[in-house]
Amino acid sequence: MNVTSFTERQIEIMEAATHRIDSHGIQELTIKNLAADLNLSEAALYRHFKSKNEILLGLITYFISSMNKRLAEILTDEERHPSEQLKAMFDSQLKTFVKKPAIISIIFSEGIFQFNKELTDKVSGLMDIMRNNIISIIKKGQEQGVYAKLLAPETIATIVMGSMRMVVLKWKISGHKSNLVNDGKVVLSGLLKMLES
Amino acid sequence: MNVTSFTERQIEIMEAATHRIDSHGIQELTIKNLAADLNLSEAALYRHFKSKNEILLGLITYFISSMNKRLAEILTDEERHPSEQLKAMFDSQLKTFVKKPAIISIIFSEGIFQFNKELTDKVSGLMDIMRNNIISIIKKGQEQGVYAKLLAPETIATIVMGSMRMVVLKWKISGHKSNLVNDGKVVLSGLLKMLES
DNA sequence: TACCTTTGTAAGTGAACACTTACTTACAAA
DNA sequence: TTTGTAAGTAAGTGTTCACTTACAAAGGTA
Repeated sequence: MNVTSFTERQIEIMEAATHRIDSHGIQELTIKNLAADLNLSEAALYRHFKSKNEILLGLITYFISSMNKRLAEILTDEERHPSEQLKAMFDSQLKTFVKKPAIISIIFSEGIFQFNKELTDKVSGLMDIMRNNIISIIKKGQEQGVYAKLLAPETIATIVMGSMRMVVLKWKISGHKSNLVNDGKVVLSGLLKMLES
Repeated sequence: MNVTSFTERQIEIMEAATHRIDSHGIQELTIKNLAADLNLSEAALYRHFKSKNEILLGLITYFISSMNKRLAEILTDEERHPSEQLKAMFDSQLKTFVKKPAIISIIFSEGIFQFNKELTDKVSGLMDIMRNNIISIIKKGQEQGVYAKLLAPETIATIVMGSMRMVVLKWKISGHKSNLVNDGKVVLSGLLKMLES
C-alpha cells in the first residue's frame, strides 16, 4: 500500500475508523459500525478497502509516514544536545497521541493480535524505528561524554521505551484523564538526569 | 471468587486453559477448543464455571494469590538491601512468567479488553500491588541514603515497571526465544546502578 | 445514443462464538 | 428401594462478524 495513494474516500473511511477507536475502543471498530458512522452500506466500504485489515494497515501506514517526517526534522539538527533531541522526539510523539489516541490502541495490541501477521509486522517495524533512533542518540551522547558508559545503549533504549510506554499505558487506563505530555516530560527528564550524572 | 475454593475439576480446566494460551495464544482460547482439550463437552465446562470470563478471572485470581505469597516472603526480610529486594522480586516474577507464560497474555491484554471490567480491574489491581511495593522499597532506600532523591519514588516506580514490562514484551514478541530472566537482570541492575550513583 | 466505469445498495452467506436446554448416568445417603 | 445430586452429553440457540453477490444509478466519453 503506497502511502501517497489514498483516495479521498479512503481517507474519510480511515478518519471515521480513527474516530470510532478514539471514542469507543478498538473492539467497537466493526464494518457494520463503521459503515453506519459514514452513512454507507457495509458493502460500500469494500469498494475502497479489500478487508478490514487493510483499513487498520492504512491507519498505521499513515501514522508511520507522518511520524517519519516528524522525526526527520528533529533528528537532522546534529548540533543539538542528545537529551534535547530525545525530549523533542517524545514530546512530538506524545502530542500526536493526544491528538489521535487511536494509534495507541493499535500499537498496544501488539502481542494480542498474534494472528494478524502483516499488522504486527508493521507495529514491530514502528517500534524498531523508535528504538534505533534512541540507540543512535544514546551512542552519540556516550561518545560525546554526555552520558555515562555504565549501560549499553541497547539497555538504555529498552529502559527509555519501556518507561514512556508505561506513561502512555497509565494515560490510557486513566481514561485520558492524566496529562500525558507532562507526565512523559517528568519521566524522561528524570531518566536523562540519572543518565547524565 | 474465593481463592481456596477451586474444585479439582476447576483446577484441571484452568490448567488446560493455561496450556492452550501458552501454546496457541489467548485468541485460541475458546470454549469449544478448551472442551476438546479436556475431552469434555462444551456444556460440561459450564457445570464448573458460569462463563468463559470466570475462567480467566480464576486464572488471574490464582496468579495474584500465589504472587502475594511469593512477594510476602521476599518483602519480610527488612534487613535486606533495597536493591536486593527489588532484584529478588523481579527474579521471582520473571521466573514465574517463564514457567507459565499464559498470565502474560492476560496482563498484556490490559487496555484491549476494555469491555471486560472485572478482568481489567483485577489486572489493574495486580499492577498496583507491584507498583506500591516498588514505591515503598524505593522510599526506604532513599531514606537510608542508598538512592539519590533526585526523582520521586512514583517516577522511579514507573520507570522500573515500564522497563521490566518492555523486557517481557520483547520476550513475548521473540516467541520466548530470548532469555527473559537474564535480560531482566541486566536491565534492572543497570537501572539500580544509575539510581545508586 | 450507446457504453463504460465508479460508486453505491439490499439482501444475503457461512463461520465462529458463548451459552442453553432437555435429558442421562453414576453414585451415595436415607 | 427411593430419592437427590453432581457431572456429564447431544443438539441445539441467537448473535455477531467479515465478507459477497447481483443489481442499479450517475456521469463521463466515443
